[in-house]
Amino acid sequence: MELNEALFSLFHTVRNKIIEQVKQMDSDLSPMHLKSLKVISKIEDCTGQKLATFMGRDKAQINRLIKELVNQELVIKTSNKEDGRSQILSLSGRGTQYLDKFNKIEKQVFDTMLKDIEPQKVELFIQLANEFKGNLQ
Amino acid sequence: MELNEALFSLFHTVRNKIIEQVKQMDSDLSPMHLKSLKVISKIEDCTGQKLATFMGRDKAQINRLIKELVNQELVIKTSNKEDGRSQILSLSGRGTQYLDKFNKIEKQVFDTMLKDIEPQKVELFIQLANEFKGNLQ
DNA sequence: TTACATTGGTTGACAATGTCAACTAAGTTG
DNA sequence: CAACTTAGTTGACATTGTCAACCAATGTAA
Repeated sequence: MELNEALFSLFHTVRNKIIEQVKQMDSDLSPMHLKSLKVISKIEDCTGQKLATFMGRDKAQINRLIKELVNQELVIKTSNKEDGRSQILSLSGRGTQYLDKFNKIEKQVFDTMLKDIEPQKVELFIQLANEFKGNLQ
Repeated sequence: MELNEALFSLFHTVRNKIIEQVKQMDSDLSPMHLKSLKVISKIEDCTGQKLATFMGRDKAQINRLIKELVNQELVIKTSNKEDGRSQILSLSGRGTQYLDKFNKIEKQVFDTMLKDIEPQKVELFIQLANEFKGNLQ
């Protein structure tokens, strides 16, 4: 098997597995919304622009996504003292709860994936993935 | 870095690189169309159903995709002697040409990615990816 | 400080992709 | 044969992604 095939096929399998599990949740959030929650929680003083850059998506799309999340009271906007144009995004309590649920699902899928696989091998995989990526940047 | 992050991030980098290159082509085909050409060329006696299953997509979507490709004379439908309900899909000359162009681009991106990386490492990565996937199926 | 360019965000319009359900026609099975 | 399944087609719709215009805040150079 070729590398491209192996990579694409693994990614899609993982992705579909996670989406499948997420559907079981009572949540009415789309995968993109959940992904955004995750990124917002990870990025320090996250703004819309940072989120768009990090996710590699159009700012229009991100903006609508944020609006929806704020609407559902999962994300809170607070004004940015450093820059009057932007606002800082952070998770509300509810947002944190949702994210926790999602993280559990993701972790569970990865745990299944790594069943009976030695940790060094996983380490090696990560290292290789990063080497590969490094060559493209 | 965690495995999930490494995997997702590598995938997206590769994907974006390929899309970026494809846009340089004079082609007005979308990534999905190109992917379909690729799969059609790979699968023996490919039918719509096989294509949908292989790509893990809805048959409605695949059907419209095929219609478009046939429209653009990149794919040819021939009636299936084995089964009167389905038709066999194959690439036309033009379709083959397009696919070749795409394959060149994909290969180029992967070659860049694997620059100065030992072949055994790549082999190992493929092997690990398959092990991982195996655990999810 | 003013003039100009840049940046962050917002919106409209639209394109591309993905999903669900209903339906026809051909095949399969008891 | 009747009941069921499968391949394909279509309509309607949801989600995701893109492009361009615009405003207000910021940065910068003369």
